[in-house]
Amino acid sequence: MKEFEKLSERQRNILFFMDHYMTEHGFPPTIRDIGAATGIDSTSVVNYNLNKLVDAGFLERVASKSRGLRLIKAIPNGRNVMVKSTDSLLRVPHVGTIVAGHPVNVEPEVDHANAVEVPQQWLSGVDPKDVFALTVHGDSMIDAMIADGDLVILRKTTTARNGDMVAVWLDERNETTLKYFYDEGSRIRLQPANPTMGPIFVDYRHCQVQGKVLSVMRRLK
Amino acid sequence: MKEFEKLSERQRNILFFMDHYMTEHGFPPTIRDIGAATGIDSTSVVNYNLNKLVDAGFLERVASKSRGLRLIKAIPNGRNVMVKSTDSLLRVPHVGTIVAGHPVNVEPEVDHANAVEVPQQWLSGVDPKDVFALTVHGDSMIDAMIADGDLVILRKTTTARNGDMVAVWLDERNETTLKYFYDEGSRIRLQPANPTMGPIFVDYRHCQVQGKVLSVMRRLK
DNA sequence: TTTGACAATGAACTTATGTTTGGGTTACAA
DNA sequence: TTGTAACCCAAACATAAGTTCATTGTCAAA
Repeated sequence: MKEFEKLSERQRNILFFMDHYMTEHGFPPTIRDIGAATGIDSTSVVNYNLNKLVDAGFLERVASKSRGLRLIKAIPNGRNVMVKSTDSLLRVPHVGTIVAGHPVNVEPEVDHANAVEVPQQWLSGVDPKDVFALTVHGDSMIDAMIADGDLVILRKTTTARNGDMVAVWLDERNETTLKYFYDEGSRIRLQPANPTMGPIFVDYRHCQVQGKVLSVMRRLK
Repeated sequence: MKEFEKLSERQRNILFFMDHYMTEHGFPPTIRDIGAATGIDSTSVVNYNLNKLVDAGFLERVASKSRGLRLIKAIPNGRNVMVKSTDSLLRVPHVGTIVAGHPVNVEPEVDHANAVEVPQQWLSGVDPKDVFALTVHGDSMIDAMIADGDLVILRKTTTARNGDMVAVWLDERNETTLKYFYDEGSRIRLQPANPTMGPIFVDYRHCQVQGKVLSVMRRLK
């Protein structure tokens, strides 16, 4: 990594030590820890080099917080534990399939065996408690750019904001569908994700939001 | 998890907050942080409960060190279980965007800063070394059921088997596209993922496979 | 040689943060 | 009642740990 080579030896040592210390302890070292490990006996020098590393994009610092350090770039031969531990996998219950003609059951029997692992970053910071997953069955969601077999991650909710992609139950049409949601006052506009297709309009009384779509994941064979 | 249920509500909240704070900041919270987040306004009470959590085997503490905390057990989260996993999450280099009219550069400068984290299960057992990610720009892949902003995970390859979804460079059309690949001997048939659309046929000499699509991930706002 | 940017120093300083103390409440058993 | 255990509280305390500053060394450009 070219960028890495441009750092001073001290700075590289600091990064190595950071990485090592994190794996060892689960939290970042102090300035004095770093100094002791890299042979720098002035905290200000460590501080100076830490700021250099921030400038170079290798670190993040939170001012005036003890151990307010974070590795944000992989380093050669590093274990990158920091980077990885910032993003945990979440086991999201897989509660079934979504098929046109059937409402989605959003109060599922908890079945941990049927769980999907999702990187937390794909949940947009939503409380994991409210998250569930569905597999789309059939081609009924094609106008939402969602194919047969796709996994849809949703947040359980009964309300939506304009622009959200939601799973809605349309009792007039007797189907569940995934569309972008727009409240136009007198009616709800449901816009397909595929821009070549037109919207449908429904009365809000016939439009029950079941969940907000957070992400869609498709696994090819 | 039975052990978890035996904890007091405060103690469970502390664990939830710890977990949340760690993912958010990359380092553990202070006693006062925990207190503020869980409605405990005495540091000694937080301290008391932290020690209880150590006894129960959920935490490790390092005495007299600031933020000397470490979660050592997965926490059930209502019906979701957090998995602190380092090896089932892979960092895949994100090498750019795929846009109609431009070939994909599959020999990228590896920049670990621009990496996406993907659960290993979504890589279908492919050697992680060969995996890279692209963001799709524009609506040119709509016939492949892939929308603007989608993240596509690919395996670097120049060959494909029938039925694979591949990224191909079509020099006659001067574009890169994602299609299902079928070698029909005399020609290559490229089938859009959207079953309502028809295939295109090209000579194999004008069809350069750049990668096989492993999965597609879409993150909604 | 002078200049200036960069790097290093160590001590003083400030504040962030863990620990202790002395005292409370509640529930329950003896 | 008394005692005890588990839990909770506020404030005082001690120290862990980040920041600042005046000064010095290094080295290349002017």
